[in-house]
Amino acid sequence: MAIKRKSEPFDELVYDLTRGVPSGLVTTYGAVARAIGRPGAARAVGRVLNKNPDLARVPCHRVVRSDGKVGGYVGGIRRKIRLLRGEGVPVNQNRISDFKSYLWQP
DNA sequence: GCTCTGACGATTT
DNA sequence: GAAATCGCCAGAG
Repeated sequence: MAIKRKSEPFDELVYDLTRGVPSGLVTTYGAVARAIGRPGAARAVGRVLNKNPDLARVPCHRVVRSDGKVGGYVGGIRRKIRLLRGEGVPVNQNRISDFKSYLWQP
């Protein structure tokens, strides 16, 4: 079975990408969408993360918008910001300072 | 198979 | 810089 691709649901790919984000860095929905081979599917990526079955398994709080805004989070945006700050990412009013410097690219 | 929704993106005003 | 508008993709009803 050397051939194996696209057999995995969109969700699995998104989770795997998000799982690869190191602590202290963040990525964007668009970057994830592009990494899985579906550029422009940023919306779909966000939808998948919202269905995230296990927050401890997938650090979805490290995924932010392309503008540097944190976006949203299950349980409250406030919670996401708190987590990011705890990892060393400076957040200002739902926005990340120099977020491009903390941006992690696959 | 169509319609609606959504943790988005980029552009324009 | 913020708000409004259009466009794109995937899942659920």
